[in-house]
Amino acid sequence: MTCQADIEGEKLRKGPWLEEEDEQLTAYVNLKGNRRWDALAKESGLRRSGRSCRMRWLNYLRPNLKHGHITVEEEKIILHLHERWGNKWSKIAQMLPGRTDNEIKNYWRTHLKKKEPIQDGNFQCTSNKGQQSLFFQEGDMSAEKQYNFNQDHDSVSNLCGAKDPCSDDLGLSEFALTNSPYETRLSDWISELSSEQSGINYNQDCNSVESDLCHLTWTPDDSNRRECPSFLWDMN
DNA sequence: AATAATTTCAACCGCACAGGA
DNA sequence: CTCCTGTGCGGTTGAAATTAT
Repeated sequence: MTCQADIEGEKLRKGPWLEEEDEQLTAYVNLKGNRRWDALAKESGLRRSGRSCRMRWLNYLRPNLKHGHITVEEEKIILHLHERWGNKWSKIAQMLPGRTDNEIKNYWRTHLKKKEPIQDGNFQCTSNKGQQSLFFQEGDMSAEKQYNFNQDHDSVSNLCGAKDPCSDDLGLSEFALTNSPYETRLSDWISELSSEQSGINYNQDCNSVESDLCHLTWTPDDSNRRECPSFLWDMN
C-alpha cells in the first residue's frame, strides 16, 4: 500500500478511472462505508480526491445501479418530472431507482431537451388511503402502466403491473430490487405518513388523504387541474 | 479509406449548505 | 458567532465514439 508521504507528494489523478482503481475504491467503501470521502481517499492509497471517489462510487460503482438504456417509461417520467420540477436532477433520480442524477441529466440534455414539452402522454396520480399510484398512459390509451405505492409494500414488484402484469417486457421488473432506493423511500414515506396522520389532516382541494378516494391528475397541458401533493414525491 | 462534424457521457468544477469544533 | 470541513447538487467540459461527407 502507498504510504501517506507518497500520496501527498504526488499530484492527484484526474480523468477516467482504471479498473484497479475501481476495485480498490469498492473494497475500501465496503470496508469503511461510503462516508468521509476525503479520509477514505487518503487511506485507500488512491491518488484521487475525496469528491472524485464519491462521484465515481455514486455514479458507477454503487450496487443496484442500472447501466442499461433508459426505458420508454423512464424517459416519460423524466420528461414529466423535469417539466414539473425543472433541473432538480437528484430529485428526479430519486424517482428512478438505479439511475443517477448525472445519468438523467446527461440523458435529458442529449435526448430529451429538444422534445419538451411532450404531448403524447398522460400521467395520473392517485391517492387512495395509504396507496399511491402513478399511472402512465400512452396518448392512444392503448398502453397503461401503473406504479403502485402500497402501504403493505410486501414487494416492490407492486410498483408495476397492477393493471398490466405483463409489463416485464419493458424492463419494469427491475424495480423489484430488494432494498432498492424506491422501497426505502416508500417505507420512509409510509411511516412518516402514518405518524403524521395521527394528528394531522392533510387538506387539499381533494379534501384529505383520509378521504375514501382522492383522484389527482397532472398533465403538461392542464396545469390548473388538481396536482399530486408534493409530499408524495418529496422524499427529502 | 480518410477526414470532419456531431453526439454521448464520464468526470470535473464551483457553489451552497450543514454540522462540528 | 465564526471558521473549517465534508457533502450534495447542478452546470460545464472534453475525450471517445459514432456518423456524415
